[in-house]
Amino acid sequence: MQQYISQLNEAQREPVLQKEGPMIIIAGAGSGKTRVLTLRIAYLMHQGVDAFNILSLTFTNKAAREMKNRIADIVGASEAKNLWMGTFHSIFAKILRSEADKLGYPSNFTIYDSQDSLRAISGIIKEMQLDKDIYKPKQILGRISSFKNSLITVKAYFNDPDLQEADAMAKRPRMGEIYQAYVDRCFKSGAMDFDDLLLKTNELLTRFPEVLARYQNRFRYILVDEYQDTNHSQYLIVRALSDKFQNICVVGDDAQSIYAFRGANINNILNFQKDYQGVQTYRLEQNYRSTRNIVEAANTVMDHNKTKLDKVVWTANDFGPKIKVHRSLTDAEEGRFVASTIFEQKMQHQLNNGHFAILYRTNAQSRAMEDALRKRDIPYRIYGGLSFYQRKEIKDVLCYLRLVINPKDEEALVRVINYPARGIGDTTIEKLTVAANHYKRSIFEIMQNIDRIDLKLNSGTKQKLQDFVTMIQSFQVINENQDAFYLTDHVSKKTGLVQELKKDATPEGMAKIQNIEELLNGIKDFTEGQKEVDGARGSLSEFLEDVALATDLDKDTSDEDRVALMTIHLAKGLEFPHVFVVGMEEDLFPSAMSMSTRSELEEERRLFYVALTRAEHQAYLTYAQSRYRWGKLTDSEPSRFIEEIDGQYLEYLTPAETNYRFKPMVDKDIFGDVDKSKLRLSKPVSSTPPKYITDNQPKPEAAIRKLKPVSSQASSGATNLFDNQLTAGNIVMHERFGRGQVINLEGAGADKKAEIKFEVGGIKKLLLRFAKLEVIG
DNA sequence: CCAATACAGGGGGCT
DNA sequence: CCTGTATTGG
Repeated sequence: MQQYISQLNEAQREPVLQKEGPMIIIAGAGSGKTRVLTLRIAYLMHQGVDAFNILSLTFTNKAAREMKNRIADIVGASEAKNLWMGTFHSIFAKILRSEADKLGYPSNFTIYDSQDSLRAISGIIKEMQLDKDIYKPKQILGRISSFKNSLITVKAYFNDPDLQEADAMAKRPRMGEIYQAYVDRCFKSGAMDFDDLLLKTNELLTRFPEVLARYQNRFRYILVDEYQDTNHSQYLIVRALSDKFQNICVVGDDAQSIYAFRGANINNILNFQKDYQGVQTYRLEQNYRSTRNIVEAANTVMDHNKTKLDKVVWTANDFGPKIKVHRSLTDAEEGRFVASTIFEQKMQHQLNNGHFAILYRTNAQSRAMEDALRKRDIPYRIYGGLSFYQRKEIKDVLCYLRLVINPKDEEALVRVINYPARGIGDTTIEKLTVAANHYKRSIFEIMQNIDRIDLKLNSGTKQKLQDFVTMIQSFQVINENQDAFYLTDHVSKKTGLVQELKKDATPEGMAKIQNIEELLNGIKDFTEGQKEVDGARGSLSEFLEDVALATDLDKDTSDEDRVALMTIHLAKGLEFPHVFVVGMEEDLFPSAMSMSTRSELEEERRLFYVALTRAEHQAYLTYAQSRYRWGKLTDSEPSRFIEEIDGQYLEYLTPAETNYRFKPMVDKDIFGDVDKSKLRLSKPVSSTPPKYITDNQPKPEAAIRKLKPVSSQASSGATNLFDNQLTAGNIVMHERFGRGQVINLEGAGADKKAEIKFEVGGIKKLLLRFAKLEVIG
């Protein structure tokens, strides 16, 4: 333990050593906050705190998983096992499931994603016969979401004349009714949306003091990462839970608050000192990630914001190359610049694709980048956008599965009841919905009793409805006897989904079938992992919950070497040696929608700060003079953010448009001052010793590991002990299965599996990610 | 009453 | 460009 702590600098060490009481860590970009959080938890456990009593809330599940792995390395896997770590949403979804009956929900409640919510709202607006141009579903949903995040229930809404007045002014006097109808509809469907997971947790903790007391006593030590991006609802949960013991440690950086648009309240971090008695404040200001050029340039950007905490980020790193600014004529050309620069840099400096990231403001910008990268044969991976699970064909399968778990789930039902087409059209669904509302039952229940209700349906339609019910019920039987993989395979065939897709012989159609196969693989992995964790069969409902709350980042597809493409929002917390921030244009970044108020513009600026500080060595800012937006070519001006950077940190490439493509983008010796060891070249081309890497520096591998956490090339101190050390022939000891011998290894990274022959129980395939193995020979 | 095709309108970041 | 709605044909 001591050896880990001694590797910290003083500012990092203090918060690790403070065991009790409220504390806030203001952590600048790249200052090693994850390290501090990790060690703080490990040290708590080292001092005898039971893992059971620690709650750690992170921003992504991936971050939680990585931290847990690191902690396991320090204190041991069996100790770390009981830690509660995860996002607000996933942790409280778990708690809500076990307490659901108190709130009148079934414990198998569905979690609606924003697509489901939007469809529900659209349906309500249609049923109420309102004009969807005035009652725009997206805006309505956004408003309901902000109500929920501020704990304004329907009742509270109708008790607040100001709110109603505001909606009346916006020509939406029936807002409250829609809110009511939406809440009713979700409740009737046994469903919670994302905001409900927090809202209902608050309801649980306020309405049931004994429940609150139970969780207060359980979570004696609470840690919250990315505190600047918590909303009011999350804030109240944290306050309530930490109220008894006051052992609350929050970490954040006001300069990186980028989620105000979805209700994050920057005041939560700005006012923390007022909220608790005797708050200790710590500041991590030394940046270990980026060159001095980048750190100082980013600081000059933030100087333009008025609202901020007093903090100076500095670094002892080398100056490094200047930030390169590039202009092109069109977005396509911008893409070509990026692709050819990556190509040349890879050649000249023997870099991997994984050293590069392309960050943009909006997902739509990825297309031009993709085209260019494809032409250069540069492998890439897009993060975010339409996530895998949101794709139509996948969501269709998932909705059938959701119905199996919770037949009341109305959004799932209306989505798949007539897909593939089985002759149940809008009119029939309309009749069913009316009946469901009348009898205050779910549509599925109406369908089950279709013979007892006169809905003026003709007998053919009735039969079709009954067939559908019978089909779902047969799936439910299978679900009781088989694992999720078998069921999903069965469902995709029996419903005719796969058949329907096979009709489409286009490449897109083929891709859809492949996607379903990928889903099946994912479920297979999951069920095996679950078997490993619980000793139970892989439960479908847990899989669905994982899926509903998964981020695209959470999915470790492979450890292939690829350029990363993602929005800046998604890049928060990540780092890359080379970063391209593309589309640096007015109206795009800053976004046209956020230039009306100062605070919105400041948020955009913080977003730019986040983008810049992702870069370890080289940042590029690129913009196009015109680009295709909404199918039309539109002119644009360079972003004001470029000008806001002090000129001394910039190098304008401004090449002659005609031939820039054929020239090297950058001078050969531009990287002369770069410490090659920090780039983690696979084959070092330079023998320059690492000048500025000292003992308390985070290891440079961290950068790569963040992208590919279980990279097979991880060096000493690898996060996953077994990933690298296990070979065929090893004798291993397993917690439950006992002694066994490794027969074979397959897969890589997160999917790496070992085939092990156990003395008792025979041959099993275990995902190394989950398996608790000890190598004994 | 449902399915297939033509056409118009709208498009931000995410759990 | 993609989705949601109007139209027309079965």
